[in-house]
Amino acid sequence: MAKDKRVEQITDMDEDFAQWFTDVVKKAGLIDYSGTKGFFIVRPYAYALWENIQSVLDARFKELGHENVSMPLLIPESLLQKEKDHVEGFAPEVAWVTHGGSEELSERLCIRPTSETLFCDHWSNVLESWRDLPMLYNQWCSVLRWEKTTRPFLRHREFMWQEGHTLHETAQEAEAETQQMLNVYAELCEDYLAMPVIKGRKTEKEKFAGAVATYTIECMMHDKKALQGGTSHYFGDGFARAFDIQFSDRSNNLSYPHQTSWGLSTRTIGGLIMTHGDNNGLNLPPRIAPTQIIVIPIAAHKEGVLDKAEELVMRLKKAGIRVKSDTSDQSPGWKFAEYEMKGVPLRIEIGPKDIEKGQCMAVMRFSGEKVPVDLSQLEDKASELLDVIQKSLYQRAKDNLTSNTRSAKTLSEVKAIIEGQGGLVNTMWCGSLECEMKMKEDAGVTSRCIPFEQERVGDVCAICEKPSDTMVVWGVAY
RNA sequence: CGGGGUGUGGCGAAGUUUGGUAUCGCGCUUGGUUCGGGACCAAGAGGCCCCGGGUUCGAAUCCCGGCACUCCGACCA
Repeated sequence: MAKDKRVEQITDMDEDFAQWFTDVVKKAGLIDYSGTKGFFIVRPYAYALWENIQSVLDARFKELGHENVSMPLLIPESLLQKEKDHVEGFAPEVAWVTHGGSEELSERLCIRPTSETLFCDHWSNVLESWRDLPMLYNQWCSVLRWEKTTRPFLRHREFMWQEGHTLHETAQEAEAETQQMLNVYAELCEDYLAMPVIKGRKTEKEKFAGAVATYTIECMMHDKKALQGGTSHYFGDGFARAFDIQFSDRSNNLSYPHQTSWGLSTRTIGGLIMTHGDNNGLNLPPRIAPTQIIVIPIAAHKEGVLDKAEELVMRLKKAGIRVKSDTSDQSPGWKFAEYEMKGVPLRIEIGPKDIEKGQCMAVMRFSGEKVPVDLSQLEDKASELLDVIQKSLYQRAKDNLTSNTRSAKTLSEVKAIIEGQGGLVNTMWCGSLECEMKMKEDAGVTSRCIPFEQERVGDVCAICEKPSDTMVVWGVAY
């Protein structure tokens, strides 16, 4: 089985998960380091993954009525200052432009860490009537945050993402938008990336700077740590008031619109790697894989092999499958290892013996399982296997999430679980910041979210023992 | 931002203690043989030894100062 045949350059994930991650990212050709800390080169294979994520999301955004726009890269300091919580949240990590050529600027400009302030400023100029609402905008761009600790995909100083920003006539409508977009992220994760999620609301402590409410999807990585997959924020009319965005409403009064924003970044690719990867490298779900099938000719110099391989590629392409062949003169074994490292979900081997029998061999990346496929059923069988792989990866990740999510009644139980098995822990919680801080201090976990799917795992707060009917999920997060 | 580790052809390392001609393996190029789990033979190409200062007749090696990577904390998406 694949598990035994480790690629020697990849560190064993059970020995050192962080090093494993770095090795995979480099060896699979996803990332290269640049000369500046925290700025990474996203290589073609990783960019292709991002493009697939983009196309899924972009299509959904547009179906739901959103339009793409482009906002400036720079934000004048005065603009950033307008919403108090927002500045305080981001000020420690913004980078500033102070000079244009050799001249010092009269007002310094920050490189956007996120674009709320830019959208708000723009809207304050263009919004007039309730007939202009809703405004449903999205931007694909990169943003910059001066992080202290950086890691490929998980924490870049500059990272690519999309940020959706919307304005609505009513609070209800804005709330609904926030939920709707969270569901779009959840669909991306579950249906395409095969990553099961926990949907929920962030606590006051963990919510976005300036938001009334932040909703999140939380995923579990192979090392049982949590990763936030995407967030969706409801702003109420706080920003609108700070930026003086007003419109004439249906009864001809001046009103403040209600606002949302939501974002998902290339960090999700980090999640994808850490959810499905193994000691042989990446392991991509078919629906998001840049290459779904790699065709490998065996004994390619033998009469008819290359032609046959090419024929298979053409047939699969015609069937709508993203397929490539490798006809280089590397040995077959080398190619097997190479494409396993790159996580190509399905490999098809075609050699003289297969041709004789009118078949090919299909090998599934996630299990190493080999199945002979009759050439007459190639397209159907290939699609079927890709489907099986997609579902299996999801199921395996789901099992990991389920079996590593536990319930606890007291803080010391949480501590014992985290120190023992790790993973996520559900407890009741009174809602106070003090208890949240104490949990962090004593058990080393932060609140991941207040899941929408609540469960009564006790009657009192696990920390202060006051009566409580809210369940929170705790964990160690990336 | 604190603590540890690392930086030598594309990759992985030896050499640094004790200063004296730049080494090895993989990869790469060319030719040939191979081909069902990282093949083999032969010939080649490729290096501001992370950067900047200093000491010295001479620095990959010693001293000072940076930078980057990495792990562990703190902080943050």
